[in-house]
Amino acid sequence: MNYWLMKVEPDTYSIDDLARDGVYAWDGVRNYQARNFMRDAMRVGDKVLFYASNAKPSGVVGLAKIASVPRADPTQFDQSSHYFDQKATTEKPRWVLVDVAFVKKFAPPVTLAEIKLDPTLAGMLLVRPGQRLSIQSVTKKHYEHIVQLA
DNA sequence: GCCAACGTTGGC
DNA sequence: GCCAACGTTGGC
Repeated sequence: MNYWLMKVEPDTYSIDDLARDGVYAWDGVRNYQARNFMRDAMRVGDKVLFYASNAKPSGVVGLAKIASVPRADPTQFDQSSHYFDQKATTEKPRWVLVDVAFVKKFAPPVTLAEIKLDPTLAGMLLVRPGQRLSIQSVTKKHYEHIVQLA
């Protein structure tokens, strides 16, 4: 069992959208480290902290879980997509996605400000200055502590 | 809207 | 393979 934090801006996709849809194909990841997590390390059933970035306030807004094995992200082949990648081919896809399923919405969210103030969470990648990776690995301890704070 | 951090690109 | 330029992220 692995634990993850996955970032998305609320304008792009929100926890309410996920609550409505049930499952979401997490497309648009265009960072190799984040892609490698999805491609190589994620397993169905892994637990996910759903993080809203550029939000008011930013923070963990709920829980989700990994609901599929990785597959090619179709937006890389779609010329009309913002995520189109000229160098990707269907024979050799460059980017993958996984399905993410809704588990729970936090009300209220666990804000970034709270996370920064909590000594138990001091080691989280999220609170490292300049850390922008959109998919991060999270320890079981940190995951469970955030669930407790919610 | 600002700006620091950092990943990617491309010339050499 | 170096590294400067450029683009993006994301908190504030």
